[in-house]
Amino acid sequence: MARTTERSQRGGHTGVSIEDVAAAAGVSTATVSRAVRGLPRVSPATREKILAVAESLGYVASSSASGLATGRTKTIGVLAPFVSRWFFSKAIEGADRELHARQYNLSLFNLGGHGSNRERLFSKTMVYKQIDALLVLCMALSHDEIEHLQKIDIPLVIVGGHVEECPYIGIDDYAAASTAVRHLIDLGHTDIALLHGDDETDLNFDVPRVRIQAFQDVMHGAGLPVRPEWDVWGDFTVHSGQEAFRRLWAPAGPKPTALFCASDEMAMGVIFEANKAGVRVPEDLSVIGIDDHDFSDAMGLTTVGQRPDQQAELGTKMLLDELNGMAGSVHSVVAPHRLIVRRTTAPPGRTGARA
Amino acid sequence: MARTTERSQRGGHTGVSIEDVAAAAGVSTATVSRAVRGLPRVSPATREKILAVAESLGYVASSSASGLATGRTKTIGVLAPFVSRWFFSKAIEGADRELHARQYNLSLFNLGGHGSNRERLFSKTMVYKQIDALLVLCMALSHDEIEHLQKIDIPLVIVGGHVEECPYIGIDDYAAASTAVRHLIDLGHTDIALLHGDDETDLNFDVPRVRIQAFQDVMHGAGLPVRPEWDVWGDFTVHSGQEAFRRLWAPAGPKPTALFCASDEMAMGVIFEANKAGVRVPEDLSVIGIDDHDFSDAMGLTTVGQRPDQQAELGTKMLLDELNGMAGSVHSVVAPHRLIVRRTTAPPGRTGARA
DNA sequence: TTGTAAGCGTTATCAT
DNA sequence: ATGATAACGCTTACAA
Repeated sequence: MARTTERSQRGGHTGVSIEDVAAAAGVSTATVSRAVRGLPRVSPATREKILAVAESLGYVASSSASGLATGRTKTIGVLAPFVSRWFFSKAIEGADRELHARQYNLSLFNLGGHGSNRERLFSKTMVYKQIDALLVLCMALSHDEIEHLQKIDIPLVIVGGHVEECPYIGIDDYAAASTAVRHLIDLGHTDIALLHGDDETDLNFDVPRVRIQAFQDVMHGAGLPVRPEWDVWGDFTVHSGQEAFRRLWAPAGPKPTALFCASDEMAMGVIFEANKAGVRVPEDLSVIGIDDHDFSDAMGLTTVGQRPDQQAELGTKMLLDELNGMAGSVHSVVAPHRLIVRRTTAPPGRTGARA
Repeated sequence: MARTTERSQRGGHTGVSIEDVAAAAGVSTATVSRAVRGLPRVSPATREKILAVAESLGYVASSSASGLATGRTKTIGVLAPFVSRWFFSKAIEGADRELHARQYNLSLFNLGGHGSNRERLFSKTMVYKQIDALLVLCMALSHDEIEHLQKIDIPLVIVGGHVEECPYIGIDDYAAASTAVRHLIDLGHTDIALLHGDDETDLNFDVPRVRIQAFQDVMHGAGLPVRPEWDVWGDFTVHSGQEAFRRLWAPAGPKPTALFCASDEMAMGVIFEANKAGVRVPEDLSVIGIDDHDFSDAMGLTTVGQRPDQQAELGTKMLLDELNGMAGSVHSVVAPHRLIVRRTTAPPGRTGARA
């Protein structure tokens, strides 16, 4: 009560504090603290009263204060190289779902795609001491970064890509890519091209590598040739898919009858560009992607689908469980993928399978 | 020094504190505080030494502690009904750019699109006392919510939609929609349909309304009829664009030669579906959207472009300036839009303008 | 069941 | 230029 007065004297723009509630309810701050957090040692009567008072005063605990006292911020960080690319925005949505359902906050760190402010992120005031756990989306981490993260010892999980030494959640990229290529082969294709992805941050991130490897293995396994001139490259964007198509079609010489793209966005770019060039899909060229992007169904794109939102949601759940004392909650898990056959793939030759 | 020892005794898993640095540098915590924050009253010599010690110890200030002491969290909240829709993901990227450039954190609140957890957000521990300012993306706020926000008195700006009583940043929707419709009319179209958007959260959010109004005004102004059966509805997604096309084309009767869509994503849905139905774009149907989505260029979609990332970046800048003492920084501004003519619009009739 | 009081790591106000 | 020291608002033994 005396306290309250003191505070008011210096312009209490900070809002209602626990002391105000305690005073108004005629109890100690300790009791208020227990009551509002739903902790055991409070009689039903006082709890009720305190809750009522708190409500009427519009009390809400200061996160800074409780953070200081408990050493926990109740927020987890989400590290993403991009936010407007399909995989990432979906994953962020998934993480957010789980987080806010459990009263945690989501602090977003966008690395801008170019590793630009990476250094700042790890060494300076950013990630560190602001979050209780970290969800990394599909990014390679340098050895130093991993070491740093381990030193500060917060739960960590990677979604959408494998990183040595770290628990990760994601599809089996080798299997997913194999499935895609096999679908093409099963359709009767023998002249199959590859549009593989490549991360512009030239770190040891091996999702692209694994997909390439799968392509080659399946082709070789089927006794099919892998032609270097049918191997093009993109950065996972629609735009790069367009460019890739042009690079593939520009030179004289035989053309493939099918193309496996390492992502749906690139596959779409290919299809848009093929349309412009008068190359019919799937009659002249079958196209398959990976992801099952929001637009894929509308475009009729055959793909190998995955659910980044569910992957991130699961990763977040693990992190939260770990924080809630369930040690060992965080571990690697391989997420499901499934072939979704639509209208951009068909047997080779003039007889398209189009309905 | 004595302090340090004490802390270590109880397992100093909290990390390096300001006291540790002070002790190691042989100065007081006050001086360390000034030094690390770059404040004036520190001699170059001591500052240098302190910085070196801090660096070597890996010191980084606890955000909770300084938050408690200063009353500021150094994080701003971003409220978004969706994150994986184009406008929002771009806006988030823009906000993040400005924020992290100025050492602020971005706390993301995703309302899940259905107003589901709105209540929790405003009344409970969420937004309140966790953030220094709030950036609202394209959402309607109820009067109560606005009142609440004003009571807690944090800077606030809305991006991508007008809300009474609040400063907002966004394009002039009336002008943008008018531009689109006029483009169609200039091309010679007279039978123009409208695919308007509608927010599922049935709040007083008037972006859709304004675009509809503009359509009607321009049509009337040109002496053109507005047919109710050519007025269809969507929720801004590709999927709803597909459905809208079907609804438009299903009934018998005359068909429009042009369609104005309130968003590019819907326009794309229309085009995909038109393709399936054998309706050629633009020969049989011209289509124009609003946004300039990442895919629009690849698809050749004519549209009225806007830059949500820049809008959000500007809004964020205003918020931060306001927080930095520049009172009056936050104010409404209308962002630019521009007509981008590509390949989905052409004069009506059998002679498409397609190259 | 409830209260007391000692932190938690900074910042900020005075002194010096 | 630097140093004590009192807040900041909450949590949490430990007492009562």
